[in-house]
Amino acid sequence: MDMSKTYNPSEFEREIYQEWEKEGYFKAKVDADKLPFTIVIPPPNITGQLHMGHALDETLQDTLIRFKRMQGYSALWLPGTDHASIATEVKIVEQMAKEGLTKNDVGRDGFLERAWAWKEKYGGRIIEQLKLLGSSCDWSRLAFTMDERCSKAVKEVFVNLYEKGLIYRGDRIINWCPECKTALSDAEVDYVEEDSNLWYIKYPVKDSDQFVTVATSRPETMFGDTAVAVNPKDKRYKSLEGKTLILPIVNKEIPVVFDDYVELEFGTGVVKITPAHDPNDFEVGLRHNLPVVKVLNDDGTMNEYAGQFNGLDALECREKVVELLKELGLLEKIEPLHHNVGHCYRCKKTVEPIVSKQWFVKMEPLAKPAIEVVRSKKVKFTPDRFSKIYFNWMENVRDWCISRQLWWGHRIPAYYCQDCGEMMISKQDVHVCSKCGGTNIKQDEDVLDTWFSSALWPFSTLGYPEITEDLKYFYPTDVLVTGYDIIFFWVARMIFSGLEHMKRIPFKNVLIHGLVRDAQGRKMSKSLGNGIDPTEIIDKFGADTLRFSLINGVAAGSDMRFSDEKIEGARNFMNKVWNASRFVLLNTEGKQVKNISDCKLNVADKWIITRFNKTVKEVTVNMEKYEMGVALSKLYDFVWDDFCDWYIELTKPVLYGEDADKISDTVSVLVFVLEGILKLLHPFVPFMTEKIYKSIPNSQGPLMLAEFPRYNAKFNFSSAVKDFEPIREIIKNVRNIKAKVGAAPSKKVKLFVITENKKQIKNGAVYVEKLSGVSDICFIENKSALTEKFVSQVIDGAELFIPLGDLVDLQSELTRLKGELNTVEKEIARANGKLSNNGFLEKAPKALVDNERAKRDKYLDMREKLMAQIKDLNG
RNA sequence: GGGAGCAUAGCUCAGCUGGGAGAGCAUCUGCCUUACAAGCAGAGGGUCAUAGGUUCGAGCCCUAUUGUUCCCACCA
Repeated sequence: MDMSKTYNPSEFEREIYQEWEKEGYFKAKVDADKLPFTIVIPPPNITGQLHMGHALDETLQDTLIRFKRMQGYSALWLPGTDHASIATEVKIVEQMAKEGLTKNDVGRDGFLERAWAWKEKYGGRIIEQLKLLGSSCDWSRLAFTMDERCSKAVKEVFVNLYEKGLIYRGDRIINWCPECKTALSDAEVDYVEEDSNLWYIKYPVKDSDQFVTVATSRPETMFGDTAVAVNPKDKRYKSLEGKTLILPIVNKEIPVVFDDYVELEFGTGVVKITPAHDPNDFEVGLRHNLPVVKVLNDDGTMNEYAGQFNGLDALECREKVVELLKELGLLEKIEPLHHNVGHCYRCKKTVEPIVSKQWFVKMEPLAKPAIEVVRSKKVKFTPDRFSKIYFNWMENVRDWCISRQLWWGHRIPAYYCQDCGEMMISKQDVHVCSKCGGTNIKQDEDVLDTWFSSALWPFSTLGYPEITEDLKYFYPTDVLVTGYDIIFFWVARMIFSGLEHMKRIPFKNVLIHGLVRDAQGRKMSKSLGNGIDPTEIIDKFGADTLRFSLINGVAAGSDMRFSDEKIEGARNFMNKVWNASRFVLLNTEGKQVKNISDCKLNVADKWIITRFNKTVKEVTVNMEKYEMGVALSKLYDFVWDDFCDWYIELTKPVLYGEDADKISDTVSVLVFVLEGILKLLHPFVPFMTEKIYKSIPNSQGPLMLAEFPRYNAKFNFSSAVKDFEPIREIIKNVRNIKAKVGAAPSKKVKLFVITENKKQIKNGAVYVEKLSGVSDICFIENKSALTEKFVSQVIDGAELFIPLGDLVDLQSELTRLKGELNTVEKEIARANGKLSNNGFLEKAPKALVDNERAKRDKYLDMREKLMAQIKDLNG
């Protein structure tokens, strides 16, 4: 046996991982004799460092894949990383800024060179961290969203969608980030509540001395106003029909239009219409054929339409405009306004709605089948409630803006002939115009949204558009594990993409987990500085401890708090398993370990084997329902309570005895159960279990490829379990009595028993003696045999008496017995209540009624005995 | 405005298709018993948010209320 005295993971985790990897145990093969089980990893960003969210996500996946691998599936966990277009580009720009360079200084090619270099340098960092966690990914299939294969898939999909009319290019209002200088999809905008103002501005009516007052939160966009709108139902403004207004400062004439979009109650009921800078105004503009006047530059400054304010930052401009309006007497009033303002999800800067030419995916035809597969449970969310969130989004989804004004990413495969203006969409690079034959061709400058390529991840990584053996065998994947925060970004888009391009769902199940929060329940964030670094935990406590603390007892889909106590609890459990294993292995040395079917099993053996067997069943059922938290906590209970605190203690009388046959049998059972425990635990805590398994006699490694235990009907010794219960009852009661009267647990006492189950109890006498400090059990017919003062206890089927001489205080003994009687009376009353209820007798299942009767009888019997004892004490 | 979650022991949370309320931590009392003090044995502690309803039976199902967290949409 090669095990140190305490659990010390740093001694073996690295070595074990290297061994697994070197031997190729992670590699999944296309194997017609096996069923496939596939998970594709949510690809972490190449900019990323492992955080607790990853740790949870990867642990869940690794647990599942290890479980399935042990069950005999050809289990593939396909790893990879995401180029993370905008996130990475921001990093590169930052890096260049330190050298005093900008994107324009180095040019597109120079920039991409740097980006690839960056990817080479840092892209592998998170992969190494995944390995520290124990992730059993098939690294030979490591993918990257911008590798050749995925890029090919992206082009294929783009062209296909374009040809079907599902991708189009057009002028629309998009969310523009002036910091990143790119368009963003709706999902990439975070709304934050902010305090601002509502400015009431007077617009003069042409050829009159009247004014119309509009309320706006963005006075600076007035340079782009091309109309003012009122609701046609609004009686106040009937007179405005056919009127023209003068746009202040600019002194431009703009019309009044009537549109339902305007709400009567808000502001003044008059809205200035700026089609270029507001999504709703844009729609109004379309309906009324209004010109679109863009007043903002890409960097968020005002352009020439702002006249004297040209070049000012929008916010500066706002102040100046308001000032000027005040001077002109056109500012009626200012009201405070609390409203939501969109921010870029990457850089957090305020986004501007801006009209611009962008590429879009038409969502409606794609959304329909994607909704259908979830509704019909072909794709199942766990927990189910997340399907509602999915529907809610899918049913209201708007067209997806997929072009980004960035350089790092998949360049849009659209080519423009500079001679004749022809646009060509092609999988291959285009050098000659298909229309005029000109060779002055320019490719679209923009790249695709990162999520466009991640949407194809479940099949692009398996070879699509080639119909490879991998693709045929491993697709559709089995389960996708991810946090609820990217259901829209990613899960939804994979579902419609899989359906559209593969004609099949991308995965059968979606397992959703929550966020890992800090001990106070706050989100872990850089700005708060409350993030916990998983690699530090691994360093200090081991990957298994981290894994355990992330999974044990956590319900799917809900957020969890991560605390020092959790880590400690996990570490303690590791140590417990470690030491229990040491106990077993130390006692096994030099002993013969047999197959348990060749052993003579005693009640305790049969009890633990039955408990083990039941645990196997429960754990398997829970795992198959993706209830890893429940599965692990059941294992925890079994290992700590049943195996360590009970069974190991029960084996000591035998092991420290002299009967070699019995010792051999007991050792065999110990090894059998321990081995089973290691297998059951392995998916959760792979390192420690693999390490211990090496020392198990006759074990044939590796544990990670061993067969997961199966429920075995032969191991259900129900009558032995029934016989053993009274023994456990007696042990617990004797311990309890000793504690109550203040006798030391080590104090040996005599135990007198009146019972009709003499045989069962005799069978377990040795356990009672060792586990509860009894020197001797005497079976008696009645109490007259007792000469000393004693403490008594009534349990199901027996009366216990412990002579404790001077430790016995008759008064407190009386109170104690009365307390017991009280409890029993309550039980009887409860049972009687049920049994006197005709509804219960008629409608409840018969087994339940019988059970209730049996319980009542038991308690009636106990009551009788208790009353007799109390009477004796009084007399 | 729309939607979802949560409310169970002092704290953090489990609780499967409805059938006698659980764990860990903390607290209290004993124990260094030859695997483990990162441990062992024992104990206390709950009107399962509130009010109704369905049911023979509700922590669990239904309705309403209160508190709380989150998501989506966005009103100039």
